[in-house]
Amino acid sequence: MIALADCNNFYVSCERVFRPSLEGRPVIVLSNNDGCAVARSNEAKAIGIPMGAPFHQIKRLCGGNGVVVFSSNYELYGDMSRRVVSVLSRFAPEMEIYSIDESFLNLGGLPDPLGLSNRMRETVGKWTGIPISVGLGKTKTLAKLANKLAKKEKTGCLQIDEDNRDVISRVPIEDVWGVGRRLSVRLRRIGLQDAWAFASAPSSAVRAIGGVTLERTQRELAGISCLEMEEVPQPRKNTCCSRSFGKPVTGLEELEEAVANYAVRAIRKIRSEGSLACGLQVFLTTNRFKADQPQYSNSRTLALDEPTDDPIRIVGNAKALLGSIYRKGYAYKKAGVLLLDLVSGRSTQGLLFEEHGDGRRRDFVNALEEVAARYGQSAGFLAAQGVRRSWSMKRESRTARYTTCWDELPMVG
DNA sequence: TCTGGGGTCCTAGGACCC
DNA sequence: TCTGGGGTCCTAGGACCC
Repeated sequence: MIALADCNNFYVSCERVFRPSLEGRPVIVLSNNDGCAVARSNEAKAIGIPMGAPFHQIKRLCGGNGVVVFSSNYELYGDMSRRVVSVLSRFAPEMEIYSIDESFLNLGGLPDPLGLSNRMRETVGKWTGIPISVGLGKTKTLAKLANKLAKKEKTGCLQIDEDNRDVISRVPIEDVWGVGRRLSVRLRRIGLQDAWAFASAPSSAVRAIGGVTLERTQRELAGISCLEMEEVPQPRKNTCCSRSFGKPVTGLEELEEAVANYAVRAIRKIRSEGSLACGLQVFLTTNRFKADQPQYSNSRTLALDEPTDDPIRIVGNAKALLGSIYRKGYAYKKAGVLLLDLVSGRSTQGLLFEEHGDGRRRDFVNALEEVAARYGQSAGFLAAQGVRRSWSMKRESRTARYTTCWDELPMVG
């Protein structure tokens, strides 16, 4: 038996832990740059705020209904997520952390999975303050489905068996995990309106529409496991750091600063995982929502001659790539850096004819990273990252980093 | 004025090889 | 008039997820 434990309205719930007075009130959390609503309390959903709604479109709706609005506080959410995971992990021998607010647990062989799930829910709530819902099923896809229903019908925990026609047929096709907007339209067109109809359709028809991936989803719904638990996360193959700017950026110098900062962040990610990058890509784009303004977007990729995690090399190359795609006269909205074809740092292939990565350079970079980690970003950084950073994103109503920053601990009394 | 960020997998088609 | 068969590798684009 597989359980999916999913935090309810996760980001909103994190904020409420430290502001209990927000219980029962409409609350939303915005994406980076205070762009879109990415988490909504049940009260906010009831008012009719759609998932992903651009904030400027719902500002009046929010104001009129006393909706409390937060910028996102990923440090807080990341830490709360770790807490939830550590509680969940006590309940099952095998567990897969699927996303920041969801984990699969293998309850196979354990007695009374439903009772266990209820205890799990209670404990997480008591120890972390975060409400969760648990879905149970023979496969991951069934557990997902059960979780969806548990949320919708506010039952907390719910188990679905693959032959339970009454329950499964209540789920509309687009609510099936793996069926998105496009596929659900095409499935509905051939008469498959709900999860049960989909599960019992001829597999050839399903395959013709969505290939092997969709056929796997169909089998999973029928109780045949096709998606294994992944206890140890597979090493990442690529990583990306990109941000929209707080204001349109036109000059090359400002773009270089931003790209240097993104490159440094991306490098930190791979260094923390012990990986090296074999390639890198830089992209930039104007604001695609402004149809009346001239549009331009471009990207360029570079294969590195030797896998590296050296920020100085990456930043230098990133600036060169940016320079080659930059065009004057556009108002840029977003840029980003991708590190490609990541390999483990333990087994790297060197160069045939020359030697890179000299020891002094390595020591210098390590010292710099150490300073930044211990004394903060402003204590040590590359000149290329700039000091003014006028392009920085907007985050006007972020709450304190209650659990990860000494200066911002909540005060009692 | 204002529209997020970070991933994965699969497939089709082109370039190239013998 | 007539133009093979069998591969590999890479990339772009489409689909999905949170």
